[in-house]
Amino acid sequence: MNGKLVLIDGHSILNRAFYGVPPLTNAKGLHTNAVYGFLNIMFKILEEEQPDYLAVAFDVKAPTFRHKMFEAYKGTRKPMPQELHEQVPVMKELLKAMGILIMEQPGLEADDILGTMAKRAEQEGLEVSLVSGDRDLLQIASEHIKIRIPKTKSGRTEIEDYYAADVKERYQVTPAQFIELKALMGDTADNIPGVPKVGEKTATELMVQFGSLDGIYSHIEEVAKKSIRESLTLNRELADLSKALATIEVNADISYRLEEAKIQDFYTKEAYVLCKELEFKNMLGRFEKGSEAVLAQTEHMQTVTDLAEAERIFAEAEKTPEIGLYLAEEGKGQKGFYGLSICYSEQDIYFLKAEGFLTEEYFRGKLSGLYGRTEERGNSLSCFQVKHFYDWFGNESLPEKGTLFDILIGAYLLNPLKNDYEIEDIAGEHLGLLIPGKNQVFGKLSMERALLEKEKETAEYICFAAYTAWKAGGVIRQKLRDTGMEQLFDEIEMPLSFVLYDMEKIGVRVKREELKAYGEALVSRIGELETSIHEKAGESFNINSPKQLGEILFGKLGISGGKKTKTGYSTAADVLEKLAPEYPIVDEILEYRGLSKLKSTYADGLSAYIGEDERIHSNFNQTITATGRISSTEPNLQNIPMRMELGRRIRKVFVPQENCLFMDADYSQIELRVLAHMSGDGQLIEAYHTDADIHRITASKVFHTPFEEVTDLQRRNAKAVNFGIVYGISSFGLSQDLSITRKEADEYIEQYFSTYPKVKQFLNQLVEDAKKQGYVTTMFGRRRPVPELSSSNFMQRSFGERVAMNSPIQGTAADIIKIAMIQVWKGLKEAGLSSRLILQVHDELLLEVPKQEKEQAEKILSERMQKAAELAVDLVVDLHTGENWYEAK
DNA sequence: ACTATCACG
DNA sequence: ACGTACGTGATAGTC
Repeated sequence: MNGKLVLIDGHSILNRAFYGVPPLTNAKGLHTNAVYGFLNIMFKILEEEQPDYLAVAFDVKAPTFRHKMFEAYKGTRKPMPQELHEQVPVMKELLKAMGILIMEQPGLEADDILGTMAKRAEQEGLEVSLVSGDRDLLQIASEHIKIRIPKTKSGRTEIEDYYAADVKERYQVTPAQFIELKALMGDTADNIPGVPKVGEKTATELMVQFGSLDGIYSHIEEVAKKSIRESLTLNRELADLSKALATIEVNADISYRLEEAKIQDFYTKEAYVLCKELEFKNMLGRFEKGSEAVLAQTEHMQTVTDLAEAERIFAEAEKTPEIGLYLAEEGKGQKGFYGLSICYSEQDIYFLKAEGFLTEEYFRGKLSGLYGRTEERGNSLSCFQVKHFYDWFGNESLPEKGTLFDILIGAYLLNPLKNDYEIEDIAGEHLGLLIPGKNQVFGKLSMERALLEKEKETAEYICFAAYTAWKAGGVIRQKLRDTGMEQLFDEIEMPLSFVLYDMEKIGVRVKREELKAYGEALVSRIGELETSIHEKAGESFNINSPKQLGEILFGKLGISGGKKTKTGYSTAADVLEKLAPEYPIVDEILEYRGLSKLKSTYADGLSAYIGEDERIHSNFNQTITATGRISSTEPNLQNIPMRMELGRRIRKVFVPQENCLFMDADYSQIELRVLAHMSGDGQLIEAYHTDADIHRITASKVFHTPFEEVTDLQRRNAKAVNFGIVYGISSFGLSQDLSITRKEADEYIEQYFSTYPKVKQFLNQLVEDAKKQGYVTTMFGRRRPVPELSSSNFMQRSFGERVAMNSPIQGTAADIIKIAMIQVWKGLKEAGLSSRLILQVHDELLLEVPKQEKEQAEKILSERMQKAAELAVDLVVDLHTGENWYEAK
């Protein structure tokens, strides 16, 4: 018989994967990293080997013979962490769904099953690859049995292969001798006691000299070292027991037959559904084929190019309460519009293709008509990115409550931790519906190409999108209601989506030439520094490469600075700063780094985004952050330099249009004020009522110093503690920040908590509630799940605790400024001003204001921001105006 | 595609 | 004993 068999040691590989793959959970909070890692390793092997047979062996729970022997000897094994434990049944289920043979038998360890199967297959003439993380199995290696041991090296999986000859080369013993080698040296991981005093080196020497355990004992007097000789003599029984423990059974009585392991099609629909549930996005591609069988119905989908039919559809749609919409357009790279899909019942799902009479203008008219009448007809439009629709609706005011429903925003509120909200994921998660995935349909194809090359499939995808929008609207709204987030959705997020759309469309003016000049001014200094650094280093190298830089500094120049990162030396600024006083080169490197950052990210980076209108139109994304903040991309306008003067000057190129000025308002310590309110701490609230420097007051209270006598250092420390509290305090973090000992940091924290006792109580309550409920909430009901809290890993759990303390505070502050944005937008509109909101930077709003509107806009901006929320302490707003962003801030 | 670094709140 | 402050995004280098 010919062929190839791959055998996998289930628990061992799952274990490897668990510790090698960073923690992952799906929407339901189930840990998935081990299963994910297992599949990766398995697929990699399968691709390499192209086997004919495949089977996975697991231990069963009942203690096996070998365990019993050992437990009698030394106790039980370390228990598996819960996160891994819960993945075992999932793994088996998935393997089963893929039609892969699972071998497990009470009374036998996986090793014995593997050993037996491997030897049997070998005898039948097959090539065998045995995959395990366990070196135990090396004893099975032969000319036809290859032991494969996967290793995760800096994220990559490398596999060590061992035929019999490789074992001999690596360990100087044959696979058969390997058993006795192990018996001598023992193996704590495998719970083999071994002979005391004998380690790997001695064991190898003994085996090489005597060939076997029996050989050693029959020539015991020839063992050179006295202590070893004595230990061997004394522990003969232990050696024999160890040998028994280390020996893998190769003639076990197992019922599995090779034929059962014959590889069939893995990619079944069951496996597809499971992978979906587990959210293995990039794995799904493999299972696409299997998904066809369970696709949702496509029979009522139609592609329409006829004007009369389109008219009929829009007229019908208007009469129905719920309408799902999807725009078939291409963003970013190549812009293009290919039509619109619309759904208003299970039977009415249409792709209205943009051709003939169905022009862009036609759709524009129809959509604005449809949107214009949503209110009078009481119907609601569901879609995936409402921001993209506003242009088509042609609306100039905030959407009325209940008229629009953005599925993505709804799904985000229900679980803000996801990286993306693909249509097919929403259909799966909220509707239990399997629809083709975006990748599956388009792959690398543009929508234009896809419509040409695979029209039917693409049209179906487009129809599914509208269908999902239609069907999921009500479901998600109900879930928002159930979780207390409907008001947050209707009154904050949906109106905000329009404000963000408006900000994006308006953009911010940037002086192209001045930005260019700024960048050029940096170049000469960067060149100087580069030359000087290379000179001091004695060679030319890439300063931007942390690897090369680390080798120069800590290797060649011999500067002592401990290793920090996985890949080598850390050259981060905080590490280098400590070295700077002693080494001039380090100072220059820091300056070089700072300047290159300004050049590449800001001078060059921003230039690329200046449009023909001289303005930058950033994206403000509403469904990214875990806490409820918005984020800014392409470019990020929320991280324009501010702290250092040189960088800050970049803000001078951000200017208002002619006859306008910039008006910038930011909340003063909004997060601490939110904390004062949410905790209800009388002392903290009182501190804010005095309207004085909060850090100084805190310092005065914490250090028992009269207010006037607080030193700068005390104030600085108090400020750091205030920040620490908001971040979810830890003495280690604080000590790091202030360069003090952990003990001192602990004392500060303790002092802080005794000053503001209700803050402590509040933070503890947050963690406690989060552990009970699995999530935390903001003042406005926004949720953030905290799955890390149930981790058995200390580090992760601690992280969960800090998240539970920070998210309600950061999130509430985010809610408040979102309300302020809506209010300011409305205020300006109601006052009939042409002043416009153009940027948001978390606690700051930037307006472009015609000079004659200055006073009015000032009033609206500061008042509306102050009144955005009613807290136990005042919201204080600092407002400045100027000819550019530098001046206005 | 991932890591290290650094810009902001 | 463990080893970190919370939340983002862009760039350059490396694999």
